[in-house]
Amino acid sequence: MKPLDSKLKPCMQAQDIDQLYQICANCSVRELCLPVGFTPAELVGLDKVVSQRYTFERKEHIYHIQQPFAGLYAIQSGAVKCYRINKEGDEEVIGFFLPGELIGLEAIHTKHYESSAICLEPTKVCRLDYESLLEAANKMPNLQRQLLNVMSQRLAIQEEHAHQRTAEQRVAAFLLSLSYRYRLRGYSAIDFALPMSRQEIGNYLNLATETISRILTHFQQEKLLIAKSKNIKLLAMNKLKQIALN
Amino acid sequence: MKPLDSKLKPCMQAQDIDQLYQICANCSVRELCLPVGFTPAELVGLDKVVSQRYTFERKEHIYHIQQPFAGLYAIQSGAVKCYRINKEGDEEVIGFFLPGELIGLEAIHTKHYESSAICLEPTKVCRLDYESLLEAANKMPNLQRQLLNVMSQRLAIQEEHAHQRTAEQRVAAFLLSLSYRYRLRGYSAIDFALPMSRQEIGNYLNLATETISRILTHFQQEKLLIAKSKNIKLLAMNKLKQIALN
DNA sequence: CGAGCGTTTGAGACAATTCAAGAGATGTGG
DNA sequence: CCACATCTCTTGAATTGTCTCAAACGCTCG
Repeated sequence: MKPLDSKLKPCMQAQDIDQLYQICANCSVRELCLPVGFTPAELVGLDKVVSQRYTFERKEHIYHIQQPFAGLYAIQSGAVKCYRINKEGDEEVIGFFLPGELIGLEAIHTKHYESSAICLEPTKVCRLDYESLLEAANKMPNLQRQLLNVMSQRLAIQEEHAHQRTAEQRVAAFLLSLSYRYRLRGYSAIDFALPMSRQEIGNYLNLATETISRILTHFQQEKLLIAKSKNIKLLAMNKLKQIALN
Repeated sequence: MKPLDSKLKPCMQAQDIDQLYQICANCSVRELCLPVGFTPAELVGLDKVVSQRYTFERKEHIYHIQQPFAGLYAIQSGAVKCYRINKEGDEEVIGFFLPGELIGLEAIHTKHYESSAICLEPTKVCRLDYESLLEAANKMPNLQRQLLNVMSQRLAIQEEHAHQRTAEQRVAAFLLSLSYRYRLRGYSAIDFALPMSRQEIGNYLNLATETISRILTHFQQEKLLIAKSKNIKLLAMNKLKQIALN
């Protein structure tokens, strides 16, 4: 583990702060992010919520655990891992996040981040100041609704995740979740590159690295997919779905 | 399993619908529920959100999975289990809920309940019509804030839950969670009665009934607690905390 | 008081982990 | 741009934790 920066100033690792407001209306992931189904007028209002856009390199942190809550971050491009280190020194991965997804939701009630967010590849994010977001949500019922929808969905995903039992089930569900999310973003649902290591997948699914490796090998033997290092090609989505749902 | 009622009308099993509005101001779990920290005037406004109060007997359902979303339910007294039956016919317990807690949050984005809610003992609930709640939240920033806080907290709890590895860790964390929640409600934190069976605890923690039993026996041998049928007496909370955090 | 369900306990089976070693990538400095 | 050092990934073997199956025990409630 890289030592954590002791100063608790958020986003200090941003390389490049865009000087120009890039309004949400022009954002490529608008229809996956909060502003889903908004009118052009509303989109202009939403821009006031976007406090700042930041660009990060691979392995840079967006925020560290326990830093004071500086707002939610909407991922615009790239990929992010939220994680924490437990008492035994092992990494626990809370989740992997793709463009259009919101991170920092768990910090709303405690006012400090509950995990650290690190970029798995070069990544752009929009910081949404929480107070501005609440104000905007008051004026724009659609925004309020959408924010609650996002949180409700995250909750449902977590509850699903909690009840996956076998290792094969978890790995299959994980791959299908990524596949689905890539498809929504206009990428191939059957052929994609994992932005994370086997180790990180294991830390997300509560499985040993070796187990992830073995299961991918096994799926490959069963002709369900081809896994060539980080590249995944799904050959039998239906069979994987069957495994995922048990 | 009791066969499900095929009609999808919500709350049809309510035994007794209170005729009088019981305003939130007089509710015994007010400070645990949404109206935390509200002024008397705000509490009157909040009452308009409470569409109806319902009383249920043990084993009655508040709602069934896939029924159309009829709002959130705030538990006023009693205890509720949210669960679903998976493909293999096994029960998966999403959570146990105590007075002051909100259920139905996962239905916000899908507009139908994602699990069934059954009462573990005689239970009173308040139904919060979602549209009225959103309207009220627009007028009362505190309410909006509080609702988001509740969802944020639920998310954090779920993420915690997802990373508990060993069976002992899970059972210890489960008992401590109950203990903490009872304490908040004015009951003893060290001496309480479980409202659910070993089987249901297992279905919540993804462990076999036998494992729950064995671990309780083991904790008892280690003098960490006394488990006499459903009655639990915690003798060494600190050691349990150590086990829970691993 | 007996029936039936929930709980406890034991023994064997099995899934996933740990430990260990080797193969394959990746990145860095010369 | 290559060579070496360093990660990451894969594979095997032994170990461990939890589950399954089976039987006995003990509440609870009619």
